[in-house]
Amino acid sequence: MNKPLTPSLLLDEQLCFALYAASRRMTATYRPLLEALDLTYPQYLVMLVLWERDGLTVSELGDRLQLDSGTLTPLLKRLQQAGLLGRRRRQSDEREVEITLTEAGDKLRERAAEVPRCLAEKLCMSVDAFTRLRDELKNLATQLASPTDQRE
Amino acid sequence: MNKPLTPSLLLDEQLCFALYAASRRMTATYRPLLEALDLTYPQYLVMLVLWERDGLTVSELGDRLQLDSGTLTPLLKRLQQAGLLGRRRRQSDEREVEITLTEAGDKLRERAAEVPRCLAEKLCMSVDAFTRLRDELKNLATQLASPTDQRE
DNA sequence: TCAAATTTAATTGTGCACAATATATTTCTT
DNA sequence: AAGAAATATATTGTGCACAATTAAATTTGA
Repeated sequence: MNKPLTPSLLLDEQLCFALYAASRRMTATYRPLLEALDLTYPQYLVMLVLWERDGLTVSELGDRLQLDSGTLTPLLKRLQQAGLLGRRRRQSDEREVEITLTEAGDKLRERAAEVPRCLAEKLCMSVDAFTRLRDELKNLATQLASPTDQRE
Repeated sequence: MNKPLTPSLLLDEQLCFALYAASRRMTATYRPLLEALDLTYPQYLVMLVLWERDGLTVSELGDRLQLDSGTLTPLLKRLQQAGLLGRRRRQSDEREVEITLTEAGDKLRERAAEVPRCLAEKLCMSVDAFTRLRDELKNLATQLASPTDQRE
């Protein structure tokens, strides 16, 4: 038994690499499913948020997905171009940009319902294992949250 | 108890988002540590591989990290520019490009030894929990490996 | 033997991530 | 009410990821 009390530099022992590789592999698994909806994976995440609650601002979307305007602004412009959402300044506060689904954007939800179903098949995990792993990852992310961005 | 026998479209229930968010958070945690070494996170991964075994080709590196030449070629050129490695065609097979550490690249390993140590602190996980999560992620990645890229 | 198929990197193009900065709007302070 | 500080989004620039294509070297197989 060689437990790494001394943290090692071996790639295969790194949690970070297992996480990075699994995340990219997961995205790659979604890719063909999302291609059918003409969405990239981050675009799909934005749509998930909007399907839950429409009319959010860019920063509210950013809070939810942990992405900043540098990522979201061009992504949202592409979704607008695709006719899935609209962007307009709020009249109550002209600094904010409110994102609202178009009818096409709303309707896409039905076709998207297939996606988690297809993925569940590929995963071959029990609901419990799924839930446990997901929640462990959430805890990990919380643990790694930088002291400068505590939840208020 | 509302177990999602019907896979849901709620962001917080997605394994994929927990994975994606945790992976980005992990990279963000490495960032300040690697900045001190003048490395990005993917560059650090390449260095980990080379510190284990020098003189690999671009595709051998790619096999290890699951990255293709479209990602690796420019990344390796930047590491070469930084003086950490050399790239040259193999004379035994001129198609292959062999990557070898420079003395500076080899020496960086000592300073890099701090990195996993610093991270272990932030994680506050038992060795067992660490190992278990890492191996679960490896299994997940294997499970998601597309049928077209089976291990031979 | 030599043309076709295969293999290896590099190149091109798109779309994230994210830091740093800019711009516009609103709120705070006096 | 005027200027300063704070807030929200957009812009710019760098570096991945990854698909698709290209180019060059090697292997293959009639």
